[in-house]
Amino acid sequence: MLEIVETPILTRREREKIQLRQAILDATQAIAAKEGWQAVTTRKVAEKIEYSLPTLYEYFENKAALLAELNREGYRQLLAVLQQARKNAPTPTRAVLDGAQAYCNFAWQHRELYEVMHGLSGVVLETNSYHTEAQALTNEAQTALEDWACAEGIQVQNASALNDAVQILRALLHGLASLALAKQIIGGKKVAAALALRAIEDQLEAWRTKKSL
Amino acid sequence: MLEIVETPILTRREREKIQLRQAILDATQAIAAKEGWQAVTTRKVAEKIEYSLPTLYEYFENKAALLAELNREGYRQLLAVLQQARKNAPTPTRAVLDGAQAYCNFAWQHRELYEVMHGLSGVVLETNSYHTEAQALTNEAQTALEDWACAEGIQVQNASALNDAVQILRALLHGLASLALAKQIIGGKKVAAALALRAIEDQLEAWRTKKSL
DNA sequence: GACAATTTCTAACATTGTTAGAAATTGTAG
DNA sequence: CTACAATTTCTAACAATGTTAGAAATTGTC
Repeated sequence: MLEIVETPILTRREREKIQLRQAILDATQAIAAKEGWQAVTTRKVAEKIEYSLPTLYEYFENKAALLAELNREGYRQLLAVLQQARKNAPTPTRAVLDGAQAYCNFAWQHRELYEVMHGLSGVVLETNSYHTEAQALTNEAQTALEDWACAEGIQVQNASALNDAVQILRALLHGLASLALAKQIIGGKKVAAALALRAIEDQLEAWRTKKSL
Repeated sequence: MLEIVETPILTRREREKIQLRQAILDATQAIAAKEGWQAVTTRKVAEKIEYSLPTLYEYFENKAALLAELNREGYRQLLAVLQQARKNAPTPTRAVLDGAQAYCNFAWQHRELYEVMHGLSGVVLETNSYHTEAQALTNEAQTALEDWACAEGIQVQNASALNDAVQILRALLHGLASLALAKQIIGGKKVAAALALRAIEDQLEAWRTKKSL
């Protein structure tokens, strides 16, 4: 699974550039976390990194590109969280349920990343938000569900059926998470997470009964 | 169900004011429908109604208030659509499923309203988005599900259980609808609607099996 | 140490939400 | 019909934000 990365022989300058680029990303995320995406302005980011405004544009083509990078970063972090959950789970069923729990926790704990991943809270995404990282997340979910189906002796008709099943679970999680973040779930995040687990258990049971996804 | 509205004896001027206010709302929605919410600017709205910019502010305190009104309008229209679906359904089960179908159709056909209702596509909602109209929608859904439970001989433990069940179904629909609108569902709207119906049928079956919500 | 390349900054511009105050319109009374 | 008052609408600005041109400063190289 781990890929070999090219040995990075970088000059001090190149290292500094990478660090500054990362500082911009961190500052942006920090402002969004503390004050919301509405408050993220290029000038505030520049002020936070203690550089002048145009410096930002040496590192990112524009504000949208900056948000797009954080969008991808969110997918990377969520992927890591889900992989970890699956790795630690004792059974394939628990892998699915713990993954769902981890998904909710991620949305609560990294609200600003979750928002930029889904264009919430005033974030505007460019139309092309179907990137490699999103695909990797789908793959992870498909693997977890395929493992579950296999362990339960449930045959997966074809790739499309597996994909459909994953999208149902994902929609449930995203629906509950985004409604909870918008304060539209009575009882808040705690109830939303509990509902997610209940509904997913019900869906798994339905697939068991049908012996098919 | 129909409420008596106070007999409106209005002067010509008052009627014109109401019409202009509605024209502003219509113009805003039209721009959002054609070019997206990102393109909705106060000047464009003013130009469309052929009035100068400050006139808008005689009718709405600010842009946010204008969007808030369309937010509520979206909830009103969705409520009407769901009431109609339930009224026309031959059975309580079909009432639930047809309601789900109607929900999806509303999201596809009035994308801009669905977006402003949920703060998608760059729309920023004020924190207080839990208005009367949202409550009325929840009530409608609860009634439909309560009817279904009653017809199926399923006991509803308490109001909280009914509420939870409704929120699960709503989250499923909203998750699929918003992911589909964000072009994150392979197969698009058609597949998303089909998945919604399948998943809801599975959830209803789970409740039947448990004989409890 | 001088010159070229790169990095960073100052100062602007365009767009957008918003508002003050002038101008125009409308309603009213003589 | 006319003069005045209230209301409506507009012109012209302001502040905030994303973005960029071009100058200044810094860095690397011979």
